[in-house]
Amino acid sequence: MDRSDAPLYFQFFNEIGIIGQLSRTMLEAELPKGLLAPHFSILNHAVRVKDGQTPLALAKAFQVPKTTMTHSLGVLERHGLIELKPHPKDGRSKQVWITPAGRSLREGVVEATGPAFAAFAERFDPEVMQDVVPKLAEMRAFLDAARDED
Amino acid sequence: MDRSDAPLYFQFFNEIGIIGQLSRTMLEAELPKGLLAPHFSILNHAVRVKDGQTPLALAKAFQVPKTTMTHSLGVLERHGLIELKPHPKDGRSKQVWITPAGRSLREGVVEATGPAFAAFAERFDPEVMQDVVPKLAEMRAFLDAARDED
DNA sequence: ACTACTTAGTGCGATATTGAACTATATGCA
DNA sequence: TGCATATAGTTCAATATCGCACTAAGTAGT
Repeated sequence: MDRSDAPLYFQFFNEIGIIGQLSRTMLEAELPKGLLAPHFSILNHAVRVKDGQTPLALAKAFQVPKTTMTHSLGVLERHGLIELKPHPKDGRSKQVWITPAGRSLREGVVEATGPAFAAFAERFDPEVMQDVVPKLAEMRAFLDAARDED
Repeated sequence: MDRSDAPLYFQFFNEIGIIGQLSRTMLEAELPKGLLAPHFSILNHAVRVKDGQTPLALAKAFQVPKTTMTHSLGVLERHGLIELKPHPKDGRSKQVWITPAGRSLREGVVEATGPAFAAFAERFDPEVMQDVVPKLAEMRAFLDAARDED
């Protein structure tokens, strides 16, 4: 890396951080009281990616410590949005299943955030995203792998 | 936005969130105990962008509530890394100045994170970044503006 | 089967984040 | 000037995050 390129890389992580912060705040504006972005992400993951995951798998998927996941799952369970069942194959583990209430809440939030998404999509068309998103995915994969090496 | 494009936009914010999380964790691995990423960001901002800013300006720059900034500045001040002085023009306000200790700590962290940055730069060369970063900056600006409209 | 090691999840304490309410100061306007 | 309103920052309480230490359960080598 040439010395003069450093600010570019620095700005990259800076922009990433701010976009993350902004989108998080925008999402939370649409969530019912008592729920924050990480809670919603878990519900969303259950619907979009895979239901019945273990807490540890979720912690890895979201890159948070497992203690944080324990806490978040507790909140969702108290709200009746997920169910924690014993894992059928592993006595140490559990499975996280979304409840009908969880599904319905998630659906409502998706609808509520629709206009904001649409406005963003109007300004940045799919061609731009098709260019940028795969690169971000590569970068994410690279950083993820670098972390595992320690 | 065509219905089929939605996942692309969704994935964008997802990747952003995970990269943010990963880079934050990697940075914090190089910070002395008691300091976290937001603290470092403030020191870095003072060196790279502008010293002597008001707490509110910093809160806006980092997109956090001002109460969060009050807290973070308190931590930095207790560590002797910044100084809070009364604002010369506005009796309600303050100015945040980095101390020599703050500068030196920031310098050390920049050096410590050098190798990780270099590895990233080796994998993703400046051409890619020059393509991606301005787009991210535009998106950040768009989201920032959308937020102000409320 | 026994033992050593690994893995999944939890309890707890320290710190971070944030909204609501508050104080002090500044500004706009009659 | 005087008063209403706006702004900068803090305090406080509720919740989130996370490292450390722990328990329970699985796994591998003997």
